[in-house]
Amino acid sequence: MTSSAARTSPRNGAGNGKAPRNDADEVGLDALVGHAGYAVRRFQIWIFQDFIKTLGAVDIRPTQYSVLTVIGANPGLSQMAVAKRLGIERARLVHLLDSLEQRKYVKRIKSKTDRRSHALHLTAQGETALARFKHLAAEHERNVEARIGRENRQQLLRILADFT
Amino acid sequence: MTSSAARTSPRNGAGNGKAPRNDADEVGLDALVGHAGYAVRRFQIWIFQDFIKTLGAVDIRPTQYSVLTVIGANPGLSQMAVAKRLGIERARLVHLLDSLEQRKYVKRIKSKTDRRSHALHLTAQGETALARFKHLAAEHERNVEARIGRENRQQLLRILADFT
DNA sequence: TATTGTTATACTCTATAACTATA
DNA sequence: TATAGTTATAGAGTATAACAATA
Repeated sequence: MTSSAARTSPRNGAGNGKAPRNDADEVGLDALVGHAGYAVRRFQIWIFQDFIKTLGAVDIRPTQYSVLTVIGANPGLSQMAVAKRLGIERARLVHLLDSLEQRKYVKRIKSKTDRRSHALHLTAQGETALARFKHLAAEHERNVEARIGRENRQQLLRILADFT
Repeated sequence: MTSSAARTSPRNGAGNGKAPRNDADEVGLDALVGHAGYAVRRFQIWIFQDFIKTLGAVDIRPTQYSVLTVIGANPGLSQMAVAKRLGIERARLVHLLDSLEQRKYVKRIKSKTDRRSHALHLTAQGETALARFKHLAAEHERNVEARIGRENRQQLLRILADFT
């Protein structure tokens, strides 16, 4: 929400001497403009908030969605493999899976070949639900497109392709 | 760190029937590829980690840097104004400023005009330190450029300009 | 009444370490 | 000895609510 605030007067610091206004809408950022990290962080906040809102009716957050998607595309995966792939701590994945298993979207099945590990699968209910989630996620993606433009979204995906 | 893992074989799920390999480097993402939010999140993690590492010697994190930069460019700002501008909760800014004040980078000066509020200023030491931080931040920015390319970084800044 | 700074609480996420059962 | 899953703890970060002083 914060990042969608009006952004009309880009800057005012640096060159104008002193005693700046105490008005939030007139605050200059200076060196922050030109920092990729700052822009990316603000955008990431916006995009996650839109995702959470768009999938609010089904109560699915970005990380939960990514876990379901990866399991759906790679049934039988171990917890370690999912954690590694998504860059999630395995300790945290335990709790994420506890929740998804409680909601009957995911099953942990004891592996026959390595009795330490679990093979992860979607339940039938999980498959159905994921289809709906994907539909809503596509709607979210259209929101992104509406916010930054079709061309810009394409370029963004291209630029960041090898971070996925 | 996780996001810099080898990314050679893009996918393998969806079309190949069943019983996929249990090997983390071969896990397909499917629907996750094509989600701007996922790419942006992974990139943001990488970029923040590089920032933290590059400014590790001076022990300054991205949020601390943004607070110092905004105060440096707009001396006399109130806490509310800084919080609003950076999208930080004012409750959280209190603790951030406590830490920066303890380290002698920032002063809280009672406002004469509105005795509820504090006018924020860098100390002389804060000014000197910030100059060094900016130098290191520029080094970080060059790391970003090296990672995604000069052209791509420019485009990214252009695309996300109105989120800053 | 509303706002500024503050304190406090709760929940999410990240980072570790340690434990167990297996390998 | 190393690894998979689990449990626990501590630190950021976010979201709220409430309070005192002041407007």
